[in-house]
Formats: sequence, structure tokens, C-alpha cells
Amino acid sequence: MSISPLTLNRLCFYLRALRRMADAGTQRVSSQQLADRLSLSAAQIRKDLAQLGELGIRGVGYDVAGLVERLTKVLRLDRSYRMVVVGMGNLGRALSAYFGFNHGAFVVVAGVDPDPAKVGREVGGFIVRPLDELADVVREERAQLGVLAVPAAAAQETYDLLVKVGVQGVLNFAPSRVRPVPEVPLKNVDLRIYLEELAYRLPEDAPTGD
Amino acid sequence: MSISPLTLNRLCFYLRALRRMADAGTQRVSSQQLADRLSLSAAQIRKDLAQLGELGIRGVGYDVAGLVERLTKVLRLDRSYRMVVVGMGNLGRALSAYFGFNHGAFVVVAGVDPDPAKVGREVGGFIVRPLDELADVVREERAQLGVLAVPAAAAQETYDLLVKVGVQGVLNFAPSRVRPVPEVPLKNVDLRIYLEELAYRLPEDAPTGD
DNA sequence: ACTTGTGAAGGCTTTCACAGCC
DNA sequence: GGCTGTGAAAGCCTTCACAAGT
Repeated sequence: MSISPLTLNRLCFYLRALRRMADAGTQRVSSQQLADRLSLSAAQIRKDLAQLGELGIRGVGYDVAGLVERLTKVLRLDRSYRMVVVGMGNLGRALSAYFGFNHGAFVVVAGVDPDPAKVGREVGGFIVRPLDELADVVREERAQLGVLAVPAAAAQETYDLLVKVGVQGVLNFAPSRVRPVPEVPLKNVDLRIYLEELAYRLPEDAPTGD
Repeated sequence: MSISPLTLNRLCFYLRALRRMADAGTQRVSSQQLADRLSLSAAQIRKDLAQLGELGIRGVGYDVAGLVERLTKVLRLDRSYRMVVVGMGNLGRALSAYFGFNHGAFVVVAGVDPDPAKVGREVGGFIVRPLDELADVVREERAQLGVLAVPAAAAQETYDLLVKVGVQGVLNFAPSRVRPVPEVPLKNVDLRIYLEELAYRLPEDAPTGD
């Protein structure tokens, strides 16, 4: 039973919504209520949740707390993930600060940069260290995930380096295709592509910036 | 003839790869060569490109410069887009700096924040202005796109505000579902969800961060 | 009466395989 | 010989509609 990427994405949103409901004291929820909240179809939600087992009660709905627990386990969010950010430019520093605090399961525990001018600075709760100490940093801090915030040209070699030092997964912000090895999953977050997709959907007759 | 979101996403990547090829002096390319480069199938690339017209030459391939020109026009990247960032926290400042410079078609031209302590600072080439001057800022700077870098709780109202002051599209970084109006397309970039999807794909037996 | 779980249908996307053209 | 453009096939995902359960 493997979960498709599309279903996986929705399950993450279900969990988020359900947590909010649980915090608000809601005990039961129907697929229709969740659907309204997330702008999806009730059938889709039932199909998705049915993949995880018979979690609902016919005629009644789903138990919110029970679903939260099950989803948290299935999505492996019942543990925390320690991340190292590679590249302490604007984006790397922002991501470190952004994920440095409250973010529950995901915490940035270290940052490295090849530029000596950036090494030694404090960012989001840690001191930036030199790139060539990456292996030590990963070991000392028990980092499992790597965040690539390097220039496009350096993305592939930096990914390879992260693999070599034992990181288990990589989130890539560099606007560059990286070829992953199967053992170390890679997720690309390409800000420029998002902007390009948005631009295409703008109304035709829009005033331009030129 | 409307382009599906999946095809649109790939077209953006084709254009990027083709531009690099053009810069490197490549004149012709086959669907197979592009496929190898992008880890896709040649048939998929042909199907995608065929939607834009008969751009290739049978037995020969595609003209790189010609494709770049056509794709640039189709994707509406033959003009520039002026963006205003709302929320000058860590992420907002990083995005402003990141997109403030060279990024061709997309330029951040202004930033606003409700916090008086943040107003007046210089970030990535402009001075942060108060949120309640947003309408003026958008008009003066002719901003077409809005970037939401506000807390989740403020996302919907800030989107609505951007719509009201005449922005044509919004890129949302807040981890919160926003209900868009049809006239102003919304694209969500949810960093937490990306991390959650990555976590799910990690090897089962991985050491945990707990 | 109400809601889930699910087979069947429908729709969308990718791959296949080959005719058509250079 | 080589490559594109494309109908047909295959695969995947969503929606429908209803049996099953409370």
C-alpha cells in the first residue's frame, strides 16, 4: 500500500485542518465538513482516508483525535526532524530563522557556508560554520535533512556532498534540476517556476511592467 | 486551447533548459536530448510542444532559438512583472533580496509591513512602507503581483486587501488556505507541506531526531 | 436518517507505436 | 536513417452512486 504524491499532499492538509479542529475542541467530523473546509469533494476525502484503514464510523463520521493520531503516525510526523541549511545567503538565513523556532517536527539545527565572511555569524539560534566542516556538523548535530540554499550552479555537487555525509533527504531551493540517488529523496522548491506559473494565469489584458 | 497545470509546469522547465542551451550556442535539439536532460520521456515533450503549434522539423528536431522565443511569448515572459511583498519578517526580507536583483522578468519593487518598527528600513533596494499605504504603494510602483509573507492568520484578509488595491495575482507563502476570487489567481507555496512530503519519503529505518 | 467505504464510470495524463516528413 | 506529430492504448485519479453499517 503506497500513497501517491497527490494523496500524500492532501493528507498533509487534512492533518493540518484536523489539528486545528482538535484544538478548537471539535470531536467528530464528516467527510463533507472537511471537504467544505478544504474546497475538495467529500468522496475524495473518503477515498484518501480509506487507504489508511477503516477509520470512520458509518452514519456518524470520523473521530477527530483518532484521525489526527493515525495521520501523524502514517505521515511520520510523530518524531522531529533536524535540518542543516547549506548556503547562508538571504534565503538560507531566512529559512533558518523561519524554521528555527516553533515549527514542531522540523527544526534547523545548523547552517554552513563556503564564504569565510559568513562563517561565525549567529543566525536563528546557531553559529554558521564552514562548508568543509559539513560532515562534522551533521554528525555532531544529528542532522537528518539538508536544505539547499546555494546558487544553481552548485546545487548538484552540494546535494552529492550531503548524500556523502549521511543526510537522509534534501529540500532544494536552487533553481536547478538535481539528479537524486534513490536512497536520498529530493524535493524541489523552485520559486521562479512558481512565479512563472502565476504569471501565465494572469488576466490577458493586464497592464505590463515594461 | 488551454494549457493544463502539469503541462504549464513542464513548459517552464523546457524554457529554462532551452535558454541555457541557447547561451551555450546550441542551435538544434531533439525531443530525446531534452528528455535526457530533464529526466522525462521524449513523447511527453513532443506532446507538450505540439500544443503550441508545429514547432519542430521532422527528421531534424527543434530550433533552439525559435523555441525559446515561442515559449517566452506563450508563457508571457516577454515582459516584466513588478511585485510588492506584504510582510517584512525574515521570509519577506529574504524574498525581497532574492528577487530584488537580477531575476529578469520578476522584480520586487516595494515592501510593506503593519509593524511600525519595520517601516523605514531599507531592504533589497527599497524602503519598507506601512501596510495602510498599500494602495498608494501599488499605484505608485505599478505593482502587479503581491507576495504574501504574513502569518497564517492574516493570509485571507491580506489577500482580500491585495485584491482590493488592484493586484492581479498573488503568491502566498503563509501556511494557510486562502480562498481566491477568480479574477486574481493565487499560487500557494507551503514550505511546511514540502517538508512533510519529504519526511514521508525518508527511508523507514532512519535514525530519528528525538 | 445519516455517513462511510467502494466498485464502476468518467476524465485526465502519459506512453506507445507508427505514419509522415526531412 | 532520423525525428516529429498524433491516434490509440494504457495508466492514473476523481467523481458517481449505492450497498452496508450505525
